[in-house]
Amino acid sequence: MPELPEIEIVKRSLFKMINKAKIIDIKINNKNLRYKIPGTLYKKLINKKILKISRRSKYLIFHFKDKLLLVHLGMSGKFLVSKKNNKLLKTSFYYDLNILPKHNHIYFMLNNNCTLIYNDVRRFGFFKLYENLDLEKITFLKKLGPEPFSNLFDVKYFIKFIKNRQKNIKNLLMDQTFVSGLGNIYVNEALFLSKIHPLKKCSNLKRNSIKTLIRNIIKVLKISINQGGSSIRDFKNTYGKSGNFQQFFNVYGRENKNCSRISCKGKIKKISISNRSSFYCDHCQN
DNA sequence: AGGCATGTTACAGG
DNA sequence: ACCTGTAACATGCC
Repeated sequence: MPELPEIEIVKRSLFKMINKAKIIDIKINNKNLRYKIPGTLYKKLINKKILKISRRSKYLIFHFKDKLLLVHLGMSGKFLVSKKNNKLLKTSFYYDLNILPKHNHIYFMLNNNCTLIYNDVRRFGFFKLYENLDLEKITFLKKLGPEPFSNLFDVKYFIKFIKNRQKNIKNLLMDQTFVSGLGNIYVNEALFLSKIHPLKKCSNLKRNSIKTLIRNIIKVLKISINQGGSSIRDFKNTYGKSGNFQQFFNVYGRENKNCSRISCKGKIKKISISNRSSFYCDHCQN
């Protein structure tokens, strides 16, 4: 669940459930995530109040007084909130319910009768704790390009960045130093909406295509956030059900299917670009 | 059994 | 320096 919209949904639901809560106990089952969980985590965060939860790109940031906890969910990281009745509440949109307790790596017991659980099957996620450090100084965040929704991500920036670059557009959009928060799904979807072939050399894009592409990146992310948001708002109705965003996929995972554009007779093709699956319509993305 | 998976990083080689 | 492909990380699902 790891691209910008999913992280945004996690952030919003965490905010609703645990913002301003105080951590009263921490249990660490497995320190071996992508990076070792700092041994000081317990000591530093106990009795600390969560002042704010924010997102930068695919990173979540828990704000404490003079401390920041940076979290990346990797490929399979999930936050769950368990209430005192012990029923697991979903705080993000999982597309299945195969959440095994054996992959619960960290428990944060809170003073609001909730326990925040970090569950991560593949353990590519990580936690880093920073003290007395501004957000802008965090190495992981420093190298990130602009947020897709930011004013900084505009045609001018785009054109300047691709000058003298030979990359294909798929890899450019996957490059977090160019624009941050996109991943394989939304890059594929945005390129489809923009009728751009994923292997197109970015420096060959016309100004108008770039404009369209920027607009569609923002559009697909927003639609997804709206869908995820609506599926999470009333989690009882959606508990155990697929996230709504999947129904908006035009190309991702749709190999050999017909193009969803009514007027298009094309088929969705799958190719590998830099070892990642790329899906595109062989007719309208030429 | 082997390939694939929403992410990131390191490395080799062009 | 830039770009691409490959592998690695760990686990589960076709």
